Amino acid sequence: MNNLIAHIKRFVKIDAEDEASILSFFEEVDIRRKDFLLKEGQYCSAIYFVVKGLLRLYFVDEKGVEQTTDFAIENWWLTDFAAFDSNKISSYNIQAVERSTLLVISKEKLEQLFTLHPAVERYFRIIYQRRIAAVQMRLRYFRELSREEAYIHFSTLFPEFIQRIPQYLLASYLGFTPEYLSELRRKLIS
Amino acid sequence: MNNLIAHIKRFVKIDAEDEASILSFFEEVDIRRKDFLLKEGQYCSAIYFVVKGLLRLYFVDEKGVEQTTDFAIENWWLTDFAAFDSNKISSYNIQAVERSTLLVISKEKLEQLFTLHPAVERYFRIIYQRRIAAVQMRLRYFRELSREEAYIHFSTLFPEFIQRIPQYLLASYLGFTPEYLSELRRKLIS
DNA sequence: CGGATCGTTGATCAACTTCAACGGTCGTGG
DNA sequence: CCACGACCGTTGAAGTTGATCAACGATCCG
Repeated sequence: MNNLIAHIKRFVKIDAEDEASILSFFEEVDIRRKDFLLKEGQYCSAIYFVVKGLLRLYFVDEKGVEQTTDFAIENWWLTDFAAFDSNKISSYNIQAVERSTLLVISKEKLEQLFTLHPAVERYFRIIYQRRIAAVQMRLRYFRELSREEAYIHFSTLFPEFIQRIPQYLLASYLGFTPEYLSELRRKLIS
Repeated sequence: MNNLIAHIKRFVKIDAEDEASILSFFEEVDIRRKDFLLKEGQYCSAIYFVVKGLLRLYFVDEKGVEQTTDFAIENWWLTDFAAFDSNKISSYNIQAVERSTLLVISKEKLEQLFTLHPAVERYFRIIYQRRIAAVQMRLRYFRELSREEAYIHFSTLFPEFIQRIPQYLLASYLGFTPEYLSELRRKLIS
Protein backbone atom coordinates (compact mmCIF):
# COMPACT_ATOMS: atom_id res chain seq x y z
CA MET A 1 0.00 0.00 0.00
CA ASN A 2 0.95 3.56 -0.61
CA ASN A 3 2.99 5.45 2.02
CA LEU A 4 0.66 8.42 2.09
CA ILE A 5 -2.47 6.36 2.61
CA ALA A 6 -0.71 4.50 5.41
CA HIS A 7 0.24 7.80 6.99
CA ILE A 8 -3.27 9.21 6.74
CA LYS A 9 -4.65 6.04 8.31
CA ARG A 10 -2.44 6.56 11.33
CA PHE A 11 -4.57 9.57 12.19
CA VAL A 12 -8.03 9.18 10.67
CA LYS A 13 -10.28 6.43 9.39
CA ILE A 14 -10.85 6.29 5.66
CA ASP A 15 -12.91 3.83 3.66
CA ALA A 16 -10.95 1.44 1.44
CA GLU A 17 -13.01 2.62 -1.53
CA ASP A 18 -11.88 6.22 -0.97
CA GLU A 19 -8.17 5.45 -1.14
CA ALA A 20 -7.90 5.50 -4.90
CA SER A 21 -9.96 8.68 -5.10
CA ILE A 22 -7.69 10.43 -2.61
CA LEU A 23 -4.55 9.30 -4.39
CA SER A 24 -5.89 10.52 -7.73
CA PHE A 25 -5.46 14.10 -6.51
CA PHE A 26 -1.71 13.65 -6.24
CA GLU A 27 1.05 13.47 -8.78
CA GLU A 28 4.11 11.34 -8.17
CA VAL A 29 7.41 13.06 -8.92
CA ASP A 30 10.96 11.77 -8.94
CA ILE A 31 13.79 14.20 -8.46
CA ARG A 32 17.55 13.88 -8.57
CA ARG A 33 19.99 15.00 -5.92
CA LYS A 34 20.52 18.80 -5.94
CA ASP A 35 17.47 19.43 -8.15
CA PHE A 36 14.90 22.01 -7.13
CA LEU A 37 11.18 21.82 -6.44
CA LEU A 38 10.92 25.53 -5.68
CA LYS A 39 13.15 28.49 -6.35
CA GLU A 40 13.18 31.90 -4.74
CA GLY A 41 10.99 34.29 -6.70
CA GLN A 42 8.47 31.67 -7.80
CA TYR A 43 4.99 31.19 -6.48
CA CYS A 44 4.72 28.25 -4.12
CA SER A 45 1.37 26.73 -5.00
CA ALA A 46 2.08 23.11 -4.06
CA ILE A 47 2.83 21.03 -1.01
CA TYR A 48 5.09 17.97 -1.08
CA PHE A 49 4.88 14.64 0.73
CA VAL A 50 8.16 12.75 0.89
CA VAL A 51 7.62 9.10 -0.07
CA LYS A 52 11.35 8.41 -0.20
CA GLY A 53 14.37 10.66 0.08
CA LEU A 54 15.27 13.91 1.76
CA LEU A 55 14.45 17.54 1.01
CA ARG A 56 15.59 20.80 2.49
CA LEU A 57 14.02 24.25 2.67
CA TYR A 58 16.46 27.15 2.72
CA PHE A 59 16.81 30.83 2.02
CA VAL A 60 19.82 32.91 1.07
CA ASP A 61 20.67 35.66 3.55
CA GLU A 62 21.93 39.16 2.70
CA LYS A 63 25.52 37.94 2.83
CA GLY A 64 24.76 35.25 0.27
CA VAL A 65 24.90 32.37 2.75
CA GLU A 66 22.34 29.56 2.43
CA GLN A 67 20.33 29.15 5.62
CA THR A 68 18.60 25.79 5.93
CA THR A 69 15.46 26.09 8.02
CA ASP A 70 13.76 22.73 7.47
CA PHE A 71 14.41 19.20 6.38
CA ALA A 72 11.81 16.64 5.30
CA ILE A 73 12.36 12.89 5.26
CA GLU A 74 10.00 9.99 4.57
CA ASN A 75 6.41 10.72 5.67
CA TRP A 76 6.97 14.44 6.15
CA TRP A 77 5.19 17.28 4.39
CA LEU A 78 7.14 20.25 3.18
CA THR A 79 6.41 23.59 1.57
CA ASP A 80 7.10 27.27 2.11
CA PHE A 81 4.03 27.69 4.27
CA ALA A 82 4.23 31.48 4.28
CA ALA A 83 4.10 31.67 0.49
CA PHE A 84 1.73 28.72 0.16
CA ASP A 85 -0.79 30.19 2.57
CA SER A 86 -0.67 33.77 1.31
CA ASN A 87 -0.29 33.11 -2.44
CA LYS A 88 2.73 35.38 -2.48
CA ILE A 89 6.11 34.92 -4.11
CA SER A 90 8.47 32.69 -2.16
CA SER A 91 11.81 33.76 -0.78
CA TYR A 92 12.83 30.17 -0.15
CA ASN A 93 14.23 27.27 -2.14
CA ILE A 94 13.32 23.60 -1.86
CA GLN A 95 16.06 21.27 -2.97
CA ALA A 96 16.59 17.51 -2.89
CA VAL A 97 19.47 16.49 -0.65
CA GLU A 98 19.09 12.89 -1.90
CA ARG A 99 17.36 11.41 -4.91
CA SER A 100 13.73 11.56 -3.82
CA THR A 101 10.22 10.43 -4.64
CA LEU A 102 7.44 12.88 -3.78
CA LEU A 103 3.69 13.16 -3.93
CA VAL A 104 2.71 16.64 -5.02
CA ILE A 105 -0.61 18.43 -4.72
CA SER A 106 -1.51 21.98 -5.66
CA LYS A 107 -3.30 24.29 -3.28
CA GLU A 108 -6.50 24.29 -5.34
CA LYS A 109 -6.58 20.54 -5.64
CA LEU A 110 -5.93 20.19 -1.95
CA GLU A 111 -8.97 22.33 -1.25
CA GLN A 112 -11.09 20.22 -3.59
CA LEU A 113 -9.79 17.15 -1.82
CA PHE A 114 -10.78 18.58 1.56
CA THR A 115 -14.30 19.19 0.35
CA LEU A 116 -14.69 15.77 -1.19
CA HIS A 117 -13.00 13.90 1.67
CA PRO A 118 -13.46 15.70 5.01
CA ALA A 119 -11.39 12.97 6.69
CA VAL A 120 -8.37 14.31 4.82
CA GLU A 121 -9.04 17.79 6.12
CA ARG A 122 -9.15 16.31 9.62
CA TYR A 123 -5.84 14.57 8.91
CA PHE A 124 -4.33 17.92 7.94
CA ARG A 125 -5.77 19.61 11.01
CA ILE A 126 -4.09 16.93 13.13
CA ILE A 127 -0.71 16.98 11.43
CA TYR A 128 -0.72 20.78 11.44
CA GLN A 129 -1.37 20.72 15.17
CA ARG A 130 1.54 18.33 15.67
CA ARG A 131 3.72 20.49 13.51
CA ILE A 132 2.95 23.58 15.57
CA ALA A 133 3.90 21.57 18.64
CA ALA A 134 7.15 20.49 16.97
CA VAL A 135 8.07 24.01 15.90
CA GLN A 136 7.33 25.30 19.38
CA MET A 137 9.74 22.74 20.82
CA ARG A 138 12.34 23.59 18.23
CA LEU A 139 12.11 27.29 19.02
CA ARG A 140 12.57 26.42 22.66
CA TYR A 141 15.70 24.38 22.07
CA PHE A 142 17.05 27.20 19.98
CA ARG A 143 16.43 29.56 22.84
CA GLU A 144 17.42 27.37 25.76
CA LEU A 145 20.47 25.53 24.48
CA SER A 146 23.89 26.85 23.58
CA ARG A 147 25.11 25.95 20.10
CA GLU A 148 27.21 23.19 21.61
CA GLU A 149 24.28 21.75 23.56
CA ALA A 150 22.03 22.01 20.51
CA TYR A 151 24.50 19.96 18.49
CA ILE A 152 24.82 17.30 21.17
CA HIS A 153 21.06 17.19 21.66
CA PHE A 154 20.33 16.90 17.98
CA SER A 155 22.99 14.37 17.13
CA THR A 156 22.07 12.05 19.99
CA LEU A 157 18.36 12.39 19.21
CA PHE A 158 18.65 11.72 15.46
CA PRO A 159 21.88 9.80 14.88
CA GLU A 160 20.67 8.09 11.70
CA PHE A 161 19.59 11.42 10.28
CA ILE A 162 23.00 12.97 10.91
CA GLN A 163 24.48 10.24 8.73
CA ARG A 164 22.36 11.30 5.79
CA ILE A 165 23.33 14.95 5.58
CA PRO A 166 26.67 16.69 5.02
CA GLN A 167 28.06 18.58 7.96
CA TYR A 168 27.65 22.04 6.49
CA LEU A 169 23.90 21.48 6.15
CA LEU A 170 23.63 20.43 9.76
CA ALA A 171 25.57 23.52 10.82
CA SER A 172 23.26 25.67 8.74
CA TYR A 173 20.17 24.01 10.21
CA LEU A 174 21.41 24.48 13.76
CA GLY A 175 22.22 28.11 13.00
CA PHE A 176 25.98 28.25 13.06
CA THR A 177 28.98 28.10 10.76
CA PRO A 178 30.65 24.92 9.44
CA GLU A 179 33.91 26.13 10.98
CA TYR A 180 32.38 26.28 14.39
CA LEU A 181 30.81 22.85 14.04
CA SER A 182 34.19 21.49 13.09
CA GLU A 183 35.70 23.02 16.22
CA LEU A 184 32.89 21.58 18.35
CA ARG A 185 33.39 18.09 16.99
CA ARG A 186 37.10 18.18 17.70
CA LYS A 187 36.42 19.39 21.23
CA LEU A 188 33.79 16.72 21.86
CA ILE A 189 35.82 13.81 20.52
CA SER A 190 38.73 14.44 22.87
CA MET B 1 -22.02 39.53 18.05
CA ASN B 2 -19.39 37.47 19.72
CA ASN B 3 -15.70 37.98 18.83
CA LEU B 4 -15.05 34.31 18.26
CA ILE B 5 -17.97 33.80 15.90
CA ALA B 6 -16.86 36.87 13.97
CA HIS B 7 -13.38 35.44 13.72
CA ILE B 8 -14.60 32.04 12.55
CA LYS B 9 -16.75 33.73 9.92
CA ARG B 10 -13.69 35.41 8.47
CA PHE B 11 -12.54 31.99 7.32
CA VAL B 12 -15.53 29.67 6.93
CA LYS B 13 -19.26 29.93 6.42
CA ILE B 14 -21.45 28.90 9.31
CA ASP B 15 -25.21 28.91 9.57
CA ALA B 16 -26.73 31.46 11.91
CA GLU B 17 -28.54 28.68 13.72
CA ASP B 18 -25.22 26.95 14.51
CA GLU B 19 -23.67 29.92 16.26
CA ALA B 20 -25.26 29.32 19.64
CA SER B 21 -24.42 25.64 19.45
CA ILE B 22 -20.78 26.36 18.74
CA LEU B 23 -20.53 28.91 21.53
CA SER B 24 -22.09 26.50 24.01
CA PHE B 25 -18.88 24.44 23.88
CA PHE B 26 -16.89 27.32 25.34
CA GLU B 27 -16.61 28.77 28.77
CA GLU B 28 -15.95 32.47 29.28
CA VAL B 29 -13.25 33.27 31.82
CA ASP B 30 -12.05 36.56 33.27
CA ILE B 31 -8.58 36.76 34.67
CA ARG B 32 -6.65 39.46 36.48
CA ARG B 33 -3.24 40.81 35.59
CA LYS B 34 -0.42 38.40 36.59
CA ASP B 35 -2.81 35.49 37.19
CA PHE B 36 -2.12 32.12 35.61
CA LEU B 37 -4.07 29.92 33.22
CA LEU B 38 -1.40 27.23 33.18
CA LYS B 39 1.53 26.44 35.41
CA GLU B 40 4.57 24.31 34.69
CA GLY B 41 3.96 20.73 35.82
CA GLN B 42 0.23 20.75 35.05
CA TYR B 43 -1.48 19.06 32.16
CA CYS B 44 -2.48 21.47 29.44
CA SER B 45 -5.85 20.17 28.31
CA ALA B 46 -7.38 23.42 27.12
CA ILE B 47 -6.89 26.03 24.45
CA TYR B 48 -7.63 29.73 24.95
CA PHE B 49 -9.11 32.35 22.65
CA VAL B 50 -8.40 35.92 23.69
CA VAL B 51 -11.56 38.02 23.53
CA LYS B 52 -9.90 40.97 25.25
CA GLY B 53 -6.53 41.42 26.89
CA LEU B 54 -3.06 39.98 26.53
CA LEU B 55 -1.49 36.66 27.51
CA ARG B 56 2.04 35.36 27.41
CA LEU B 57 3.49 31.86 27.20
CA TYR B 58 6.85 31.40 28.90
CA PHE B 59 9.18 28.83 30.39
CA VAL B 60 11.85 29.12 33.05
CA ASP B 61 15.32 28.18 31.86
CA GLU B 62 17.97 26.31 33.86
CA LYS B 63 19.33 29.59 35.20
CA GLY B 64 15.90 30.53 36.53
CA VAL B 65 15.25 33.19 33.88
CA GLU B 66 11.75 33.48 32.40
CA GLN B 67 11.81 33.08 28.63
CA THR B 68 8.72 34.42 26.89
CA THR B 69 8.08 32.54 23.67
CA ASP B 70 4.60 33.76 22.68
CA PHE B 71 2.12 36.52 23.20
CA ALA B 72 -1.58 36.41 22.40
CA ILE B 73 -3.77 39.48 21.93
CA GLU B 74 -7.39 39.87 20.84
CA ASN B 75 -8.48 37.17 18.35
CA TRP B 76 -5.47 34.95 18.93
CA TRP B 77 -5.46 31.38 20.17
CA LEU B 78 -2.92 30.28 22.73
CA THR B 79 -1.90 27.08 24.42
CA ASP B 80 1.20 24.99 25.02
CA PHE B 81 0.72 23.06 21.80
CA ALA B 82 3.35 20.46 22.63
CA ALA B 83 1.62 19.49 25.87
CA PHE B 84 -1.87 19.98 24.46
CA ASP B 85 -1.23 17.73 21.49
CA SER B 86 0.62 14.97 23.34
CA ASN B 87 -1.37 14.94 26.60
CA LYS B 88 1.88 15.33 28.51
CA ILE B 89 2.76 17.58 31.40
CA SER B 90 3.58 21.12 30.40
CA SER B 91 6.88 22.85 31.03
CA TYR B 92 5.38 26.24 30.25
CA ASN B 93 3.34 28.87 32.04
CA ILE B 94 0.52 30.97 30.64
CA GLN B 95 0.04 34.26 32.43
CA ALA B 96 -2.13 37.33 31.87
CA VAL B 97 -0.06 40.42 31.09
CA GLU B 98 -3.24 42.52 31.28
CA ARG B 99 -6.66 41.84 32.76
CA SER B 100 -8.16 39.56 30.14
CA THR B 101 -11.33 37.88 28.94
CA LEU B 102 -10.93 34.43 27.38
CA LEU B 103 -12.98 31.72 25.79
CA VAL B 104 -11.76 28.32 26.96
CA ILE B 105 -12.36 24.89 25.50
CA SER B 106 -10.97 21.54 26.58
CA LYS B 107 -9.35 19.16 24.16
CA GLU B 108 -12.19 16.62 24.41
CA LYS B 109 -14.86 19.23 23.90
CA LEU B 110 -12.96 20.63 20.95
CA GLU B 111 -12.96 17.21 19.35
CA GLN B 112 -16.69 16.86 19.93
CA LEU B 113 -17.15 20.29 18.41
CA PHE B 114 -15.17 19.27 15.32
CA THR B 115 -17.39 16.25 14.83
CA LEU B 116 -20.61 18.15 15.28
CA HIS B 117 -19.52 21.18 13.24
CA PRO B 118 -17.02 20.26 10.52
CA ALA B 119 -16.84 23.92 9.52
CA VAL B 120 -15.08 24.60 12.81
CA GLU B 121 -12.54 21.90 12.07
CA ARG B 122 -11.94 23.58 8.73
CA TYR B 123 -11.51 26.89 10.55
CA PHE B 124 -8.86 25.29 12.77
CA ARG B 125 -7.13 23.74 9.78
CA ILE B 126 -6.94 27.19 8.24
CA ILE B 127 -5.74 29.08 11.30
CA TYR B 128 -3.21 26.32 12.03
CA GLN B 129 -1.88 26.68 8.51
CA ARG B 130 -1.52 30.43 8.99
CA ARG B 131 0.14 29.88 12.31
CA ILE B 132 2.72 27.56 10.79
CA ALA B 133 3.39 30.26 8.19
CA ALA B 134 3.77 32.85 10.96
CA VAL B 135 6.14 30.71 13.01
CA GLN B 136 8.22 29.97 9.92
CA MET B 137 8.60 33.71 9.33
CA ARG B 138 9.45 34.31 12.94
CA LEU B 139 12.13 31.62 12.89
CA ARG B 140 13.55 33.27 9.80
CA TYR B 141 13.73 36.72 11.40
CA PHE B 142 15.38 35.15 14.39
CA ARG B 143 17.95 33.60 12.10
CA GLU B 144 18.47 36.42 9.63
CA LEU B 145 18.42 39.51 11.80
CA SER B 146 20.85 40.64 14.47
CA ARG B 147 19.30 41.41 17.83
CA GLU B 148 19.43 45.09 17.00
CA GLU B 149 17.71 44.59 13.66
CA ALA B 150 15.12 42.31 15.25
CA TYR B 151 14.25 45.03 17.74
CA ILE B 152 13.95 47.71 15.08
CA HIS B 153 11.92 45.39 12.86
CA PHE B 154 9.54 44.38 15.59
CA SER B 155 9.02 47.81 17.09
CA THR B 156 8.31 49.46 13.74
CA LEU B 157 6.00 46.60 12.73
CA PHE B 158 3.95 46.54 15.94
CA PRO B 159 4.29 49.95 17.61
CA GLU B 160 0.94 49.75 19.40
CA PHE B 161 1.84 46.34 20.78
CA ILE B 162 5.15 47.60 22.17
CA GLN B 163 3.15 50.12 24.21
CA ARG B 164 1.25 47.35 25.93
CA ILE B 165 4.14 45.32 27.28
CA PRO B 166 6.98 46.14 29.68
CA GLN B 167 10.44 46.28 28.18
CA TYR B 168 11.80 43.21 29.93
CA LEU B 169 9.07 41.08 28.35
CA LEU B 170 9.93 42.39 24.91
CA ALA B 171 13.61 41.64 25.54
CA SER B 172 12.69 38.14 26.65
CA TYR B 173 10.49 37.60 23.58
CA LEU B 174 13.22 38.78 21.24
CA GLY B 175 15.72 36.54 22.98
CA PHE B 176 18.06 38.91 24.73
CA THR B 177 18.64 40.54 28.10
CA PRO B 178 16.86 43.68 29.38
CA GLU B 179 20.28 45.29 29.87
CA TYR B 180 21.13 44.84 26.22
CA LEU B 181 17.76 46.21 25.11
CA SER B 182 18.37 49.23 27.27
CA GLU B 183 21.75 49.75 25.61
CA LEU B 184 20.17 49.37 22.17
CA ARG B 185 17.50 51.95 22.89
CA ARG B 186 20.04 54.48 24.06
CA LYS B 187 22.13 53.86 20.95
CA LEU B 188 19.12 54.16 18.63
CA ILE B 189 17.73 57.36 20.16
CA SER B 190 20.97 59.32 19.68
C1' DC C 1 43.36 12.05 -13.34
C1' DG C 2 41.68 16.64 -12.20
C1' DG C 3 38.65 19.88 -10.31
C1' DA C 4 35.21 21.05 -7.29
C1' DT C 5 33.35 20.34 -2.95
C1' DC C 6 33.71 19.62 1.92
C1' DG C 7 35.95 19.61 6.38
C1' DT C 8 39.68 21.53 9.29
C1' DT C 9 42.71 24.82 11.69
C1' DG C 10 44.16 29.04 13.80
C1' DA C 11 44.09 34.13 14.51
C1' DT C 12 41.45 38.05 15.15
C1' DC C 13 37.19 40.45 16.10
C1' DA C 14 32.31 41.78 17.11
C1' DA C 15 28.05 40.86 19.46
C1' DC C 16 26.00 39.96 23.38
C1' DT C 17 26.01 38.29 28.42
C1' DT C 18 26.94 38.67 33.15
C1' DC C 19 27.23 40.95 37.36
C1' DA C 20 26.79 44.62 40.43
C1' DA C 21 24.98 48.86 41.58
C1' DC C 22 21.87 52.83 41.32
C1' DG C 23 17.60 55.74 40.50
C1' DG C 24 12.89 56.28 39.30
C1' DT C 25 8.16 55.02 39.57
C1' DC C 26 4.13 52.67 40.62
C1' DG C 27 0.81 50.75 43.64
C1' DT C 28 -0.50 49.32 48.09
C1' DG C 29 -1.20 49.48 53.09
C1' DG C 30 -1.19 52.30 56.92
C1' DC D 1 -2.67 60.90 51.04
C1' DC D 2 1.80 59.75 52.16
C1' DA D 3 5.63 56.48 52.76
C1' DC D 4 7.61 52.41 51.85
C1' DG D 5 8.95 48.51 49.23
C1' DA D 6 9.02 45.99 45.12
C1' DC D 7 9.68 46.26 40.50
C1' DC D 8 11.68 48.07 36.37
C1' DG D 9 14.94 50.41 33.49
C1' DT D 10 19.73 52.07 33.14
C1' DT D 11 24.83 52.17 33.30
C1' DG D 12 29.44 50.45 32.98
C1' DA D 13 33.22 46.95 33.28
C1' DA D 14 34.75 42.56 32.29
C1' DG D 15 34.11 38.19 30.23
C1' DT D 16 32.25 34.59 26.56
C1' DT D 17 30.57 32.82 22.68
C1' DG D 18 30.58 32.28 18.17
C1' DA D 19 31.62 34.76 13.47
C1' DT D 20 34.86 35.95 10.03
C1' DC D 21 38.70 35.35 7.04
C1' DA D 22 42.27 32.93 4.92
C1' DA D 23 44.61 28.91 3.93
C1' DC D 24 45.32 24.06 3.58
C1' DG D 25 44.08 18.92 3.10
C1' DA D 26 41.07 15.25 2.01
C1' DT D 27 37.72 13.07 -0.70
C1' DC D 28 34.44 12.24 -4.01
C1' DC D 29 32.73 12.07 -8.58
C1' DG D 30 32.84 12.59 -13.41
